[in-house]
Amino acid sequence: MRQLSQAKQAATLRDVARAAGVSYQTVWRVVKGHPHVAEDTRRRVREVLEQLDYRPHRAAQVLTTGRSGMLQLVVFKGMYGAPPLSTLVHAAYVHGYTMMVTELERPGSIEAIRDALRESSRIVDGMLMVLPYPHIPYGVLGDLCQGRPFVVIGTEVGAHIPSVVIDQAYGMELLCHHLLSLGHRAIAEISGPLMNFDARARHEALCEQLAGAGLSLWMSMEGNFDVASGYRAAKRLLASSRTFTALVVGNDAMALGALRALHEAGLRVPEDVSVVGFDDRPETAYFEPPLTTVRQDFDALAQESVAYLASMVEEARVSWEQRVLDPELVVRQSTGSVIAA
Amino acid sequence: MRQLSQAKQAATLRDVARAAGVSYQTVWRVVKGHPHVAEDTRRRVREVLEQLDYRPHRAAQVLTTGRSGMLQLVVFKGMYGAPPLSTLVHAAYVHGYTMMVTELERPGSIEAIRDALRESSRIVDGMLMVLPYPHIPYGVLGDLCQGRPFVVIGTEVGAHIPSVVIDQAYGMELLCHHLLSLGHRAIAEISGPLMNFDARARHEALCEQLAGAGLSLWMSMEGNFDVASGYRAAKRLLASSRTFTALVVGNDAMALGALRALHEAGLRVPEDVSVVGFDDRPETAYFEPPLTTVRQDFDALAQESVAYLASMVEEARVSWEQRVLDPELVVRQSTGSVIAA
DNA sequence: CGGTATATTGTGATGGTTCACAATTGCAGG
DNA sequence: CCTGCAATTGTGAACCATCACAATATACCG
Repeated sequence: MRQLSQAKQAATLRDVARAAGVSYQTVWRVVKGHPHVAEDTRRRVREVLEQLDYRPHRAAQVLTTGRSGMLQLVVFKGMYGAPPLSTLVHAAYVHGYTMMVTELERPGSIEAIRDALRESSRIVDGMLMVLPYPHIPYGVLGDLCQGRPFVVIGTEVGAHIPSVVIDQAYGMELLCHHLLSLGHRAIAEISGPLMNFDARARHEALCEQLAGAGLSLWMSMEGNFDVASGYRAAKRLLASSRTFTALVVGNDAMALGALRALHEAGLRVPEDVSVVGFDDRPETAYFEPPLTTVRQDFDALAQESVAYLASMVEEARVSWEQRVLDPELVVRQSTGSVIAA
Repeated sequence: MRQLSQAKQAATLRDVARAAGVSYQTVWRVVKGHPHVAEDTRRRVREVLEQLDYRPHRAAQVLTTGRSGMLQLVVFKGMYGAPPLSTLVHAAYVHGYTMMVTELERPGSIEAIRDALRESSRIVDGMLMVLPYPHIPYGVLGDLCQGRPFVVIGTEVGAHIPSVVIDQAYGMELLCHHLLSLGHRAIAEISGPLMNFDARARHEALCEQLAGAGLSLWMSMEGNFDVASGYRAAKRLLASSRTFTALVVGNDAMALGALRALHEAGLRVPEDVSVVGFDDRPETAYFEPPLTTVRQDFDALAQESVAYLASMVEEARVSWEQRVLDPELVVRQSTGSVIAA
């Protein structure tokens, strides 16, 4: 334990001005690179600036300009289905913003969101919210944000709010075509938590697609998107029925758990049962076997949503629309044709 | 595309004061819950406060109080070995802070860090930096931070800066005891990038432990902590030698890739070769087979580092020390005894 | 009823940057 | 030598919460 040098009081525009023998306004012009400053004055001020290591006080800048260059990301702990934080943070960085991340406790009460927004009041230029659960009525969002720009991700297709979503139903359609064309007729499911928009959309699309082919779900279990829940659900599934030939899992993590359970039960993938997931995280290509899945382009989602939010901030055009991205089927080795029974 | 209601100008203390027919000072006292306000005045002000939905302007508060309740997290894109962002963000939340995340491009120049800190100048109470590579001399960190509190994670044991680290050498020691006691003598390695502090510490500890047992590394490959690199490294390893009985992999992700390569080569784990990883992410218990690994307690690391930083901020005691956490061996099914040759 | 103590309310200044505008200087033309 | 114009430099006020202190109003004492 040792003492470090105490924080030296940071220099202000006026400190620099005094040291350089000019007015703060002149210093300001030098800092901002504005014209109408004599060349040698500029040089002198630059020196002092350097010497005193002047850095503008962001809070003061925010106070006067009303712009902070910060976006606030509001997410709930343990909720999946959205891009990784780092992807969102990076997207903000690319657009010239810094991301302030507020991670609230799980349930997601309106109160919690209100507090989070109050806390950041007027120090962020806009809000990006991950709202994958229908806990928050869309109507209150505008009020909560007090007219400041916001974009929601992870919500449902058709939501009447500024949002960017991935069309889960379309992804499931691709998946079902794939499975049906391989001859699968007995299809089981481990869904994500059905309160979750994406999980529900996938589940409903699956039912719909099967119905369209004159089929219905062999059996369905509800997981919570965690690996462990996928494992448990698959165990339960196997305990009651082994006659399905394909297993549709709500995301890749649960699919990993399910694969493990299938292996433990002595079933081979894809010979005995085909397994598919959702997301296409980098690891899924290395599962045993490599997983056929529906790729969510989280990079694009992050880029789109931040770009949208940035445009609302910069053009001060408060208007809404929903941007929909299409997922993509990635066929690997966890799916195969049904061997004639 | 539809128009939303324009942002109504947010109310200030003075707006509320005017509307309630009192001075801004009185309003302030009500907001802060200070005494010396007549009960009915207080009630009236409360009403107006509610009605105008007053929210303090954080920038102004920061300007006057010098405290923002924000911490800045500085990380480099694509660098592993630190807690997930969400864990760090949550730790900050628990300690009453909001995390501003700055994710810089990969190389990590001093300039980039300088800009990042300049950008947030005086609007964050402290900085948490993930510096797993020796690109930044410790000496300049203090200057960069201008005496403001900072804590570094992901750096090396023994670094003379405020930091929290996990003792990788100790983790490797546990692992080696385990492998040696199972009878392994021919041990190969897929290390992380050796520029990375943790990767290097693990690698060196492995060499040292083996040397202590009169052995040396059968062969070593350098990966980059990505799944794909683990796969490639294992492929190369297998191409040149199949006589090792244990494979020590620099992290779990690469271990997944390695497992895949081993399976493709027809080798069984752990019968033909034992595999171990580092990290113990939630998925590793569901690998094929479940992976023996060295658990990094990232939650504890996040908690410790934020707690440390918070204490520096709150007690204004600028002193340094290094806190070292111990990892833990988690034995699963990817390791077994060597069958007599 | 003057005078002190207390409760209540208000004024002024501060923090650091930004912006509109005012003041100064230098120099050419008349 | 003075006016006109541009280039340069400076002043004042604004943003909004905070804090120290000043100014009232009310209560209580002798």
